Amino acid sequence: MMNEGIERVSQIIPQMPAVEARLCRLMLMVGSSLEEELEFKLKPHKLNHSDFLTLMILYSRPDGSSTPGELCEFATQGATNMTRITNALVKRGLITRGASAEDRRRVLIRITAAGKRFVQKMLPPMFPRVSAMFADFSDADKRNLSRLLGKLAHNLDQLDPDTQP
Amino acid sequence: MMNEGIERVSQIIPQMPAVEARLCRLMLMVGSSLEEELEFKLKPHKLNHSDFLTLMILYSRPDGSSTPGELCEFATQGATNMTRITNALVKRGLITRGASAEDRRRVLIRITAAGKRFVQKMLPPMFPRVSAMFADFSDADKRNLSRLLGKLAHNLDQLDPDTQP
DNA sequence: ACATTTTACTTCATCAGTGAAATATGATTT
DNA sequence: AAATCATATTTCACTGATGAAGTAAAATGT
Repeated sequence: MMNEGIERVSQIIPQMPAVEARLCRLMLMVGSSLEEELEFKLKPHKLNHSDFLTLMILYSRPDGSSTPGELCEFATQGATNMTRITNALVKRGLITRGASAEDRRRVLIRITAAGKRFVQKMLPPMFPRVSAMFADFSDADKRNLSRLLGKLAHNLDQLDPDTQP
Repeated sequence: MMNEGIERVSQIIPQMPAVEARLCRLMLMVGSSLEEELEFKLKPHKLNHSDFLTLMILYSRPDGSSTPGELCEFATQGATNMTRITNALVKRGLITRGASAEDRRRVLIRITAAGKRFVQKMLPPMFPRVSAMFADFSDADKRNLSRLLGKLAHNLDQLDPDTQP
């Protein structure tokens, strides 16, 4: 369906890298499909992707803490957005916001005990669906997908800083 | 960096399908990275992803026409959004909106000559970057990625209709 | 020591996308 | 002919993301 579309376009514009374009479309489709699935699983917990990611980053920290700036970087979010996310999570008592002692410009964000419990409770119900997604993947498949996605991610990173296409 | 995060989480919650969770994160990251790259390339043309996709669907049609409902389906957009997209593209003279003769509830959307020229002009400058993304991919790599993404897409489709996680 | 620059966040205004409900119009069924 | 269904648009309220400007603290230059 989408294949015919690309096929027809590439007949009109033969210089098009059709195979690669098709892979892009596929990636975009699967990506947004997965995003949708994730948001769907998060909705009952009143979380969205960025909230969840932020919380998980904190959860995965040995000391359970970070700063807005660091969270922005790891969650690839703007500072503005991170302020909003932090506000929301603080209001729900999942994290705390406090001033740093050394550098008083900095804000220290820390996951609370309630936040940890929340993660431990909400995570396991997701597992079956995550497993189901890859149910028919062999170990080699998984390794391969991981390798190819890693490669693609790397290439995309190299690409980004460029100027106008 | 993200790997350590998942690693640490899976130490606390050992039932987690860690390999699969990692693949999900990778997919999401690459997907949004690619999306970003696409939007970046589209920005100079004052198009966003959905505008572009809609226009490309029309372009790839043998007769260059479709209906809002069909476009919603293929571009996976809500009707509200499609109306907005159509308005914008009509205003720019890239498509036309007209009544269908057979079924007068229907609206016929058709790409204009200007629209086709526009696509033919804006597409080629994207090719080098698309090719660069997959520059170090062997043919087998591409086939494999395509196959694995296809499989994943299929599994995600089977998953979706379910109830709350 | 003081002035400037940089860094770290926050606030505010704005915008794109979404979903639900209301409307209009035309087709189909009974 | 009336009720029902289908297609599309409009309006509205809301969420989430973003950019520009503002504030405060620390680092740096002179």
